[in-house]
Amino acid sequence: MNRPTVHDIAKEAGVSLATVDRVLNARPGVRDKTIAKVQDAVVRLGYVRDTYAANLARKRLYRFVFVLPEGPNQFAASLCAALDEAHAAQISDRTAIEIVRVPLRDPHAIVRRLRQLAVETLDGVALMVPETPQVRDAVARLKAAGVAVVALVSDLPNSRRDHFIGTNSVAAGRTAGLLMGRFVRRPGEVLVVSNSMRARDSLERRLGFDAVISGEFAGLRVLPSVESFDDPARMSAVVTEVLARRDVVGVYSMGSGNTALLDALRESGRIGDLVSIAHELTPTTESALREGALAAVIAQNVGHLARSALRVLRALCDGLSIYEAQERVRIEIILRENIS
Amino acid sequence: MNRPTVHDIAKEAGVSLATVDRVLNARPGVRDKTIAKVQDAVVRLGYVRDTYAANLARKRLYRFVFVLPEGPNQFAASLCAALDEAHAAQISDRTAIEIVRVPLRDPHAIVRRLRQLAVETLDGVALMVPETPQVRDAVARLKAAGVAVVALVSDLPNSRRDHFIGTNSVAAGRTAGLLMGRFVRRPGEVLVVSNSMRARDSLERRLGFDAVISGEFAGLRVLPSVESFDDPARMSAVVTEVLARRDVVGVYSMGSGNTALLDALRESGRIGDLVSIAHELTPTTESALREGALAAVIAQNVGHLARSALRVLRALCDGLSIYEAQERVRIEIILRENIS
DNA sequence: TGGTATATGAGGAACGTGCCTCAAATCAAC
DNA sequence: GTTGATTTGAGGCACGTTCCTCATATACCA
Repeated sequence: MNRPTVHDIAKEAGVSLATVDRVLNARPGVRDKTIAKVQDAVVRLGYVRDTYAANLARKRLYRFVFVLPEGPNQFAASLCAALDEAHAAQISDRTAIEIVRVPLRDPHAIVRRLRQLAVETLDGVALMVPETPQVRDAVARLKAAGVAVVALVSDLPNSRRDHFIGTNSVAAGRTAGLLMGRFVRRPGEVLVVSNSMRARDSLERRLGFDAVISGEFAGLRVLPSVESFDDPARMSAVVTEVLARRDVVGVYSMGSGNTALLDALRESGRIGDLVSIAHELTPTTESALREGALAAVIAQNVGHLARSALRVLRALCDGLSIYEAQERVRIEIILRENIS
Repeated sequence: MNRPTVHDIAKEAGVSLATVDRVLNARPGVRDKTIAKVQDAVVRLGYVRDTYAANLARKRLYRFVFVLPEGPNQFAASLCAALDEAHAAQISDRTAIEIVRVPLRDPHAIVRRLRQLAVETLDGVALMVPETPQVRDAVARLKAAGVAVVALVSDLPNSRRDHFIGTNSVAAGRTAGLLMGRFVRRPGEVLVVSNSMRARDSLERRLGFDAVISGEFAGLRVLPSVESFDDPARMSAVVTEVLARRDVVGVYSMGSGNTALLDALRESGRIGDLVSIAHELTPTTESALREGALAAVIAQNVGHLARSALRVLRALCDGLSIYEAQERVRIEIILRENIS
């Protein structure tokens, strides 16, 4: 038996095609009793709208905007590349993508840019920005205009976003903590570096990391987080100083800025006996893994993030349910031997 | 500018729609010169066929068969479930799936079952079976009948299969080896168990595992593989004996049969001080991870395998190029903290 | 040059859906 | 029972493609 079509529904419900169409597309001018008849037939026959045929008929075009951090952010760059690739590969998907880069450090600039988006000509937005009250307002404005909104990589839990695509930062931090505890071979201190602890992600990763280390690895002491504020010189100075004065056995890098960190570690000559763990697979961290400068990388797959965001945005636009199993982004552990 | 259609191609090439159609679908009755004109226009305009519209017009139905191991194989069971789920979620995809279970231990039965497949009513086959000469012949027969064939989980490199969907077993073994070496805290011996070393996967995993351990972890000695042949009693007896007589610090389970192995380990009372690593995330291994009986699981995502197989089979049927980045199955490392 | 085989053009129906119009049927209120 | 509004039906065109048929144009060979 083939999939039922609108024609089958019309026959089953004893109404005309036009009425079925009115009901399915929630157009006015149908009595409640008739609506019920049609919906009944839909359920009985297990009708599922053929989205492709529907999109063909209505010449649908999904117009999405991705808002990503600007600046020398390797992770954002690879996310961009993944987005382009996913877009090119799904050429038949009637989707137009625009990528907007914003300065992460300047919440007002972000919001200004978000306000410039022409909501009338927009179906969905994916946001990778820190949560601030202004961003929450901007999200509310987008939602009010009927635009689908997903948070990407870093969640906006208190906003009206429809969906979050990314990993649980606390769990990622716990995973890093467990690896650190098992990899390190003698008691000592763990240096934790981050761009800025104002970022929710860093806070949550630290939380998870500390919980596992203090709960299960009594021999390790986690030092207060060192912030680099995207300044390589600062990173270098602080790391060198801490390594000289404390008994460091492990380094946990929670944010970007790994190039500067790794340079500092190499200069210290301590690479061999330190266990270093960082986040996100980029050219820098990948070569550090191969070289042995990093013991592990905790990552999320950018290709998956990109494809997931596109699929979820489309599903939201169509009012379809989201296939959770496929959209769950996993916390990946990358070692030298399983780099993609 | 919108995507070009066949009409645009016809106009650009200065021919009729019918001729464009004949060229695009490789139908006879077109002069070489005209073919070239059309193909030229295709390139110039960057035409890409709208697969959905094409499938709609030709009422296409993809008919696929998945050949999976029968018996109490938890991995195969979860792969089945993932397949059902992927299929249900992609309801609009005009795909009919049949799952055939075969006894892995009996190559002749496998081939007999493969011969029964009605190739005329078949578009693609995904095979998760060991490579034997008979299987190779069966693959050749399928290919000769114009059926797309992909190897699933375990490759058939010397057959005519179109594609392999799964991970590199040597790299998976290397990953296990690296984890084992870094997790174990004192010199000693590593017990390796497997269903049967005749399986290519087990051989390759062992190869990778040994290479890393002997190359980088001088304090560890890997014992000869113990085979269980799917017999829980045998597994229990052998493991108990080895644990009693040797100085085992780690256990590496290369195949299925983890339930019996874990029971034996629990009975030995050595769970706490052994580092155990197994393959594939199943209810058994997942609860062992949570409980601490397994330190790590090396896995491939069954959902990804299922979706990938479906996408690749469809692409092969349509003669489309395959989106390698999306289809690459990663070697996942699962610890207690990043289970799904 | 005529005859024949081959190439090409023109057009239409179909796939499942959306969206439109116009007429007909039904309903509620008077 | 008439009026007027609301609901429903019938049908058509469109989307981009496939796959027909039939008529015409072109090339090739004798």
